[in-house]
Amino acid sequence: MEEQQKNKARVIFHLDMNSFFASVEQAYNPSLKGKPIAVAGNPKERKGILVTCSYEARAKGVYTTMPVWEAKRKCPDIILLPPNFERYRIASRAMFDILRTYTPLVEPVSIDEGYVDVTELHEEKTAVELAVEIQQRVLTELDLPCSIGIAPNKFLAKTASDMKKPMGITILRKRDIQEKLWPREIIEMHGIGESTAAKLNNLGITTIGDLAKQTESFMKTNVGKYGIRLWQRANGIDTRAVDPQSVYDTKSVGNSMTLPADETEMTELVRSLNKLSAKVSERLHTKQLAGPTVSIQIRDSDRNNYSRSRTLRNDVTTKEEIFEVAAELFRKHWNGNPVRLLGVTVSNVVDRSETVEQLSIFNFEEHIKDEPIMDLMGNLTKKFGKEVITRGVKLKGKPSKGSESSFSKDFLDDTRE
DNA sequence: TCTGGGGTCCTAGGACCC
DNA sequence: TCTGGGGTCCTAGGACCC
Repeated sequence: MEEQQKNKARVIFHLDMNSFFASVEQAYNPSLKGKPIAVAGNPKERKGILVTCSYEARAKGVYTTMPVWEAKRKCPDIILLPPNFERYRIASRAMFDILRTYTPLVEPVSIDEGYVDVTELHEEKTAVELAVEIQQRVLTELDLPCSIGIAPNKFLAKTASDMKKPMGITILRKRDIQEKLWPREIIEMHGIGESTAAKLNNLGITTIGDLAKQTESFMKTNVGKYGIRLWQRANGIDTRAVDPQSVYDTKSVGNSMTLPADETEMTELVRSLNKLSAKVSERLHTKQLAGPTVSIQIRDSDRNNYSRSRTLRNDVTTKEEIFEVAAELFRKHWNGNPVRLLGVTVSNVVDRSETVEQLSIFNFEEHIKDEPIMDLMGNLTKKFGKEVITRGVKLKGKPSKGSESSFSKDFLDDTRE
């Protein structure tokens, strides 16, 4: 009986919001629908890039991560918007809440995508009917488009959701991989970037099918442990479970910034480290986390990166503690080249108290009070109003000004898309 | 006039311990 | 005379993802 349970084929959904930030802006302001728009980090600052762009912009050759100046050249009528992270967080939460009305087996991966294990769920409906229903609910309740991949494991579900955008529903069964997965270029594969693609190309592997047809030991020898995993994925093997807890399991908290100009003045650089340390400290406090390891990241004017770290005997949280180590590391290890970017990170973090969830909900309530954004989607006001009443807990002390959401992981408090 | 900022995981070598 | 071997922690760097 149990054995049977174990061997039962799983049904995993991967839901991926389509050009999420841009779609949220269009939902909020429908006059933007049908127009080429993009959300850009900060259009005023140097080195600004597009965080997301609408399909209308993509049609003009604009893509995510493109520098702002280039996007303007390609598409002169592009509408550039500053990011409104609160809006995205609220929309994200609403989306995940819709998923959780079906099952608790929901694993957020980033602000705009997640896995759902629906194995036990589609007894009455087929998996496709269920996917259609979820997609329609996200569209009608939130005014946001998404794509859903349906497969027996995470890797294939992720791959499937990517195959049809926007508003796609794609099934990728094990028996489909030869036809649908193997012809694709190796660089298309999730988990393979430029570097590994180049390495595999040198080995004569150019498609996912080429990879799948290698022997396991060949991959182990030439690519290492990671090679085996890639080989398994290419053959449709992936036993990772959908883990709703993983989102609460933060390992590190860091902030970094590209400086207004390449900098050589020690006093200026130390000032920046101080600012970054304060930000990290504030976020650690909001999340009730602390960790023993402080590291700094330096990118110089030639874009060379290096990092230095130090592990202390005790966990740190205050900006003074963090700054002291960061400044020491910087003074000791800076090679003197002009600095383009600085970062400060605290890692190996652990929970400091049991109040993480409550604290963050308190912050959430703050947002609802002072943001008119709830007009965006009428349902959300009720939804989150109710949420706060049923789950909110009175806390002593002032909530931090920061904008953390109830997820510990950072993708709900920053720029990731 | 180039290429952000938030993360995770992995590897390799050295220190140290038993 | 020849210098084991395994485990763990730490640091630095690289690859990848959204």
